[in-house]
Amino acid sequence: MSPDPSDAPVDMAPRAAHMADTADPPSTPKNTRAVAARRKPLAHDPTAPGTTADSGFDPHVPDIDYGVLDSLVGYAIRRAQIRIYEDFVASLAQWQITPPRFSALVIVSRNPQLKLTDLARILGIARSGAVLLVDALEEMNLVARRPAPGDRRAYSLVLTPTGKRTLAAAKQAVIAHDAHVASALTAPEQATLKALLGRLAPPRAQ
Amino acid sequence: MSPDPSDAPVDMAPRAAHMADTADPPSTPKNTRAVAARRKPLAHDPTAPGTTADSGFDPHVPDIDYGVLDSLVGYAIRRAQIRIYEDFVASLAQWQITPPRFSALVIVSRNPQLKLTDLARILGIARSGAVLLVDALEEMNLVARRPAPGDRRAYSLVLTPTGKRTLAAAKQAVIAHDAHVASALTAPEQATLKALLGRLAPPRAQ
DNA sequence: TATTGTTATACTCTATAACTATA
DNA sequence: TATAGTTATAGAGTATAACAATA
Repeated sequence: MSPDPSDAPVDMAPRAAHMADTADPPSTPKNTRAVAARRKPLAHDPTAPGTTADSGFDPHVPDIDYGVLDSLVGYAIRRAQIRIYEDFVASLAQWQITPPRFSALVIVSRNPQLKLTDLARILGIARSGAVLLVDALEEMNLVARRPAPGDRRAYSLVLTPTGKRTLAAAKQAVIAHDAHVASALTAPEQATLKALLGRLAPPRAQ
Repeated sequence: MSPDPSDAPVDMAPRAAHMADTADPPSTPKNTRAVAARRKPLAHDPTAPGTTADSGFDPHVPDIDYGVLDSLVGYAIRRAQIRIYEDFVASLAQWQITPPRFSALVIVSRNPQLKLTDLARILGIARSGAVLLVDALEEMNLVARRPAPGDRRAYSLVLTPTGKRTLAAAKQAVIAHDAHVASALTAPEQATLKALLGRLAPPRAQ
């Protein structure tokens, strides 16, 4: 259901008092017009006391008739995703890392010589979206654009030293988050769940 | 992962040549300043030939190392959701009905006397978001605001005749979509999947 | 005081289209 | 011609905050 393929909105924490160290050597954007004035990250602070969005999503409000929604596999996934998203965001709020940002950091860390176009295809977003995503990560000093060997049009994406440290910490938080999310299931049940999910939504027969 | 709690973006079809009949009696917004100039629905047409976004999301691109992502229950759900969302949007493009709009129509149809605040709580969104959602559905002539008996501040949401017919047709399309999405699973497997999903993300222990 | 609906504003994420530099 | 990155523009969806009308 939810495109969340994208993910949900919800702002996240400001903070960012961490990672203020090693000014990684600036990337070399010899590609196009001087990388001037890139967007600025977040703004609001959901962790501040008194915030309204207290995460309380009730997947099944009492006395409400959900009709056909209760019979759909797609809606069951949507419900689960809303809950998981809330917990994910809360877990990574202190680093201002959203689901797509986390995915991008992991992919970049594991795949050398990754180009923006590759990242877009892997994440299932448009190239222009990958540019904005990388802009944000670069401004947060987590990722850098390096000249791609053999192709002066492209960049090779790399994690900065700060990016590596931040990813290492965030990864632990995500692993803990995921363990909590699936804590009500046994290991075999978790394996079954992932296997069943992997068999959903086969390509359209046309 | 994806907040998709929200749902994904992706525009949908324009069309809407259908539903041009019975001008349901206008609702009676005696509440606040004259409902003037509500937003206008969609715009672009994804069904038009030549569109770039050809739905091709590959949940596992060859030769790419997904690292920790492959071990997360949350990412498995995200992958499934992206695929499902694409199929859902394609299935309902002709009516310009997105996941949240479909959910709202179903909830309104099954629960008389539903107020905007109720809808927001059920869908897990802010009240202001419910206003925008209902604005769009009202402009599409699918939903109407009626005076709420006993509370002059509130509205009771109802489907218009067009809304009832459109929902009936869209519901059949969604049921077919969901059947396709889960077509690779047996009935018992589908039941198992829904049961396991329902046990995910228990409330934070705090 | 609290609740309902609303508006103003802002932000994330995504998309299409057109453009530059390079292949 | 085709590809990589970019920019401009747009729109859905969501959020917080403040406000009027009503409870």
